[in-house]
Amino acid sequence: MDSAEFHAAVYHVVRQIPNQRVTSYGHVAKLIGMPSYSRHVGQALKFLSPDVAPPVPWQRVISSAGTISSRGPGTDGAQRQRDVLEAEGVEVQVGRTGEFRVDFGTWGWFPDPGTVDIGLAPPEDGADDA
DNA sequence: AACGTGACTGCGC
DNA sequence: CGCGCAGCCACGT
Repeated sequence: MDSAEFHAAVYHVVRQIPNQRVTSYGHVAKLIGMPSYSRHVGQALKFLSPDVAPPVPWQRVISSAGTISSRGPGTDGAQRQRDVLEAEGVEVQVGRTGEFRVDFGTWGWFPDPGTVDIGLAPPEDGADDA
């Protein structure tokens, strides 16, 4: 799978995250069959434009620790993400160090790989494409 | 080609 | 739970 397909798969999966549920970059990577590409899931979401259709609920993807990635000091990305999540009814708590946290026990969405449509042919081991 | 970077993870303390 | 460290992979310099 090339970069474009990877991005497409990521968006396809993220669009299936139910309302008021969140998952992690790493889990999205697992769902599309590339468990070591968690960082690239973040990259794919970064490339999103706000006017894509149908919309990609990027706000429902956070870190495996259940925290909203800060994107670096001086940026407001994490703050905006929290606002959108709370707007759809997800409870976001603020930790001592100011980081935003979502309780996976309540809001987490972690379906098994294979039970979610990734919009592409599943990765094949050594086999040539059909 | 080497080096640094990033919307990441898992593990140990 | 918070922090630091090593492993991870594609990309820009």
